Amino acid sequence: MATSLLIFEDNNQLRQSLQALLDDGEFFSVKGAFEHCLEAEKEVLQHQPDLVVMDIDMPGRTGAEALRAIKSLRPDTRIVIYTVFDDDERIFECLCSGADGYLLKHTPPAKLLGALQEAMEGGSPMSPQVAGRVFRYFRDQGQQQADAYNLSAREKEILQYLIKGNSYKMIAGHCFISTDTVKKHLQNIYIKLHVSCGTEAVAKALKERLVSF
Amino acid sequence: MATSLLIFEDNNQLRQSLQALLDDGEFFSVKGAFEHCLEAEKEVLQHQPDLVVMDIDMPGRTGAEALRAIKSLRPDTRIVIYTVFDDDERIFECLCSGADGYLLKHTPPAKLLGALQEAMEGGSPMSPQVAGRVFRYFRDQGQQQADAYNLSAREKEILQYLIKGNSYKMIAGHCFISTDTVKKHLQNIYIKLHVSCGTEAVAKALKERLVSF
DNA sequence: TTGAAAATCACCCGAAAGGGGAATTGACCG
DNA sequence: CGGTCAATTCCCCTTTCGGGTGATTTTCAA
Repeated sequence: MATSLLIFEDNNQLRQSLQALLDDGEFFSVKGAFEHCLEAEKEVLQHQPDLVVMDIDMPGRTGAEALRAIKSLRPDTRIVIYTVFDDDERIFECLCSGADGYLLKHTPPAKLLGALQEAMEGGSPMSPQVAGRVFRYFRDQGQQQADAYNLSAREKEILQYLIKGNSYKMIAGHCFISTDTVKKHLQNIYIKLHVSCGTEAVAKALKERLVSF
Repeated sequence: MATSLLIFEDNNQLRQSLQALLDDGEFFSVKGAFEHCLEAEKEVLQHQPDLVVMDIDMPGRTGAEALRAIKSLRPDTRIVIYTVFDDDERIFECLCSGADGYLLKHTPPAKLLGALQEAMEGGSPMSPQVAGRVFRYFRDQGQQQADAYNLSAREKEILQYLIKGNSYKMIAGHCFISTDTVKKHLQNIYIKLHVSCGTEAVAKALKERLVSF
């Protein structure tokens, strides 16, 4: 059974190329190709596609808006963004809106086909450049100043164990020190983090990403 | 000029296969292949590789730890994770630690080679399954599905207070109920979340975004 | 209307958490 | 060399946490 799909792409030439490429009669069957997504909901309900290939920048309504509309109508519809834009703002908007893939338009046809198949198998294809943005996002979140609170290496280690749900006694076992020492370290940690108890410390550490998850 | 690389992989057979595959004398030149990453810093300084292929689960020291160590020594070294693990925790730990790619071990050889080349061209190759986790992470940012654990409205409210660092007594004051009732609610919450204490519950709630930050 | 959750409160009790103070060791620094 | 600081241990002590048991009321859907 071929994957039924809809295309939303405002560039006429590209839309027709896409349609020709994807309507191969074997893996994919193009049920419709539109130059705007103003009536995306109607078209999705009418054709009940398995997959939607969506440009972002289209007249009247952005692909991200249509994406959200389609996902709230038929959450299981797979939606892959296909665009020239690789800026953080557009990427993260689409990711947060529930896109299942994000491919750049310079993707060669063979890879495009492979990527769309991966999308149908539950994977989330992403162009390496786009993935790079995502990696950078996490890296920048992760390695911000954990030293802002001046925690020593030992204190960070003990905080890490606390976050895993360990009791004083368990932490002591892991670190091969006495529970009193653990308690003293945690007292110092609480002072440095300006909190008053373990749960608050865990919350603060996770919120501000003082430790890796 | 071939890309010089180091391999860290504890499975002997796989390490040798990788070495044979990657040491093609054309695009890649394997400068070393090690079964643990205990001395990763030394080996990286000695060989000055362009690229490191790193397993996660290795005896003595995880790949994520070595990753951080290498990145702080030579930030421009490209590091691609190569592992069987596709759980959120490991993926996000590596992403936050500055990985430049995350490939699963079932990646076919041809794709592996392509992915490593992409990594050297500034891209960040990611297996579609891994990308799926990342997409899900972003999607869940916007709409939180707190009902996964079947918490009642009151329980969510009390969990929220706990995360703010409130004691049983303080929560009781906020909610105008007795501390015994607070305790009962928290007991039920712990059972539902499959945790055994407050800190663990806070950690789980924040990690899985059961509550708003 | 009846029954199942949810929410509420109470009591007992042991374990854990956390505050305060005091002291030792070792490393690093000027 | 002495001073500082992180790491460590131990003591005191009180409060809080959390398990267990049992009970009442409220709410909501079948």
